[in-house]
Amino acid sequence: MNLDNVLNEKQKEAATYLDSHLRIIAGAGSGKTRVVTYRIAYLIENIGVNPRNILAITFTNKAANEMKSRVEKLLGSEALGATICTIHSLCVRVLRQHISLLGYAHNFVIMDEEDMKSLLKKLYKEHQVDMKQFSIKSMMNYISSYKTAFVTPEKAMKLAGDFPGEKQKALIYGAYEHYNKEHNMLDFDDLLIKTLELFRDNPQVVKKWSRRYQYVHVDEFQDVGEIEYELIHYFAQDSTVCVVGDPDQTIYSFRGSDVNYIMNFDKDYKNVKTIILDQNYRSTKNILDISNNLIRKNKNRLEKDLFSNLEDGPHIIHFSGRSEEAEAEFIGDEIEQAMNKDGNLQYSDFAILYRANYLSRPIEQMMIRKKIPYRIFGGLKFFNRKEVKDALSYLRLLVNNDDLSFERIINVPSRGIGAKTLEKIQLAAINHQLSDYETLCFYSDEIGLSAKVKKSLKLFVSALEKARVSSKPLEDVYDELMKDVGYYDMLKHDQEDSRMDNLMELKNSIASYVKENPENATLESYLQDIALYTTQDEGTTGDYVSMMSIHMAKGLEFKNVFVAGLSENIFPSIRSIEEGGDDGLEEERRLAYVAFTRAKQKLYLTDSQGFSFVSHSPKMTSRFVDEIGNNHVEHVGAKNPFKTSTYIHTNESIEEMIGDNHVDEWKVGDLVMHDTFGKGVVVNVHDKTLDIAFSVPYGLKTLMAGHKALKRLMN
DNA sequence: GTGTGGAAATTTTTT
DNA sequence: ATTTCCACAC
Repeated sequence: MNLDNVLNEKQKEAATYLDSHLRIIAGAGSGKTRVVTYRIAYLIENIGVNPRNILAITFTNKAANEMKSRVEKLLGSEALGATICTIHSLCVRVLRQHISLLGYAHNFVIMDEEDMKSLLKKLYKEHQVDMKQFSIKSMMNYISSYKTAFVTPEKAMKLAGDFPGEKQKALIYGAYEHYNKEHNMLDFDDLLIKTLELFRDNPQVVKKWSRRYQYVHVDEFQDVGEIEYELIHYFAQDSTVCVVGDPDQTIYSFRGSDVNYIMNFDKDYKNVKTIILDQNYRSTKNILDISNNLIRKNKNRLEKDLFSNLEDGPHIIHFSGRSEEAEAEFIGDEIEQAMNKDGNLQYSDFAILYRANYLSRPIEQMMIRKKIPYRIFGGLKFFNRKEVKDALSYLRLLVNNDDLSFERIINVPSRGIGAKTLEKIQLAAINHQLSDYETLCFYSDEIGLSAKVKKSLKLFVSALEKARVSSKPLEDVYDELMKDVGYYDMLKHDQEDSRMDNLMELKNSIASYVKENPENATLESYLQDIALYTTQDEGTTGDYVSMMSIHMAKGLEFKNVFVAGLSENIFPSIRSIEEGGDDGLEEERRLAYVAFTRAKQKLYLTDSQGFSFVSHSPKMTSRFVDEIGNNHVEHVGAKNPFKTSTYIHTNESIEEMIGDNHVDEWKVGDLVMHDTFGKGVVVNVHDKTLDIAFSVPYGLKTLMAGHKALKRLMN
């Protein structure tokens, strides 16, 4: 393979350097993935490395698939022997082989977020914890952050001291861990933590894996956290390591990622060569300019400006709509117009990115109305669909006699089992020290059920037992089970055709899994595999507009990019600022930087006016729209009465913000500070009075314009 | 005890 | 869009 025509000098050096460990600091659009894929191809084709000995770790499934298909394009099926996956699925591979060393059974079940939620709900009830006291969400955060910091429930209890609330949280945490261990279940954090435990205590296992992987690559290295870092260290013990990352694109701090691991990489690994790629091949000069302007606002940062030899390109368009619908309408109109003007343009040249998945709703409605083909990535994932989760619960019940699954589907479809009957079964299960399902199988006579209930449960059990002993192909076992338990009939009766389609798609998924793994396809290995499979990548070929969160868009590029929902408090997210202060804000800014640098040709920034129920205040254009500067930017659409250039800094004191105290002329949009009501925005100017919108609980007030309690804030 | 229909509430980001 | 809660019917 000759790399001369496909890579520049620096890229080529990065792809072929093998004398020591390698750190590549690569800016957005500098050909990062390109370098890694060519490096893998070079190792296999020019050096003669066995693909089996190559490992590439990515951060998301989407990135793994992208890299896999690119390597395959270069080398054909020869490349398939290389391990290219997320760190989570790598850990699943390890655990599948060795988890018995930790006292788990090989048929462990992986819990996703839904499962975690329903388990916590159950534990809340058991321990009589009020959901309003601490939300399930916050509990999930608590558990995950303690777990990943290696704080055991016992330690958490000590840390709680005499605070009853904290003690209760620690108690739930302990119950959660106990339950999982008891029931052979692992959550996402466990996948990494248990693998780490395994490695720490079993050098022979480490040897096995580190010998296999002689060339280790880690993409998005700026996003690794302590646990990932340590795991990589084990995997890479006997290998040449190549890490790639961009400190300006650190966007997973909420998950424990720490940019210092890439900064200090040369201190932990001896003999590290560093190559910096700062030429951007993706975006026009204008796009790069405004992105550089933005990221320069971050104080905690290594100076690094990207340059491009591409043309200036069109202006960046900022559109402000009167409503979310108007914002969506603008996006749709622009796509239609561009498509009409340029016959070579395809829908797949467009992407719509947003800060949070829920922001896709109004845009999706517009796309449907305008009949523009689109695809939403993330958010409503296939395997998270209600009916798919139900079906998987039936399968999990077969594999693991799993109580959570049992409770989920015991009355779906309805079998006349309500809360009371379930309680009876659970009580008997505790007495017999068995799972709910086993109790039902062996002791159905003791539970005290009515004849009618008993009969319908007998049907349920016999359907499952028939599936258990069936020797048919897995997809048929699934199909018959769903038919026998009456799930299909229920959907038919309710005329839920699209749900039925999803269940058929699931059957497809099982069938193709069996085809791909003819030797060892079991129900449990299938379930473990799909637990990590979150994107619906099957058959993604086609012409459609991509819609996804910015986090999902990392590493991708599109000709035309819309970044929607650019409202203060939404993006930057109020939560990030509240939780992380200035660091949180800087991470939001990096996220905006990632979003803007996805665009090759044309970048649109959109926001909308109205009232935000997230921040309980009128929506204002995001500060990020100001921070990109005014060169090459065109503002169109409705003029936002809540001026685009005013936002409330987090790092300035009130005194700094107070401006002229003796103002005669007020304008709609002026920001004010009131001694009692706090910050507000002028929405109407009358002769002597002003209508001012304050944040909750005060709301709209009419006040004397010249009153001393009222001060205008400086812009 | 269980089923049902309608109103109300809820949404950061990923594995 | 889905879940949760509640009142009321069977």
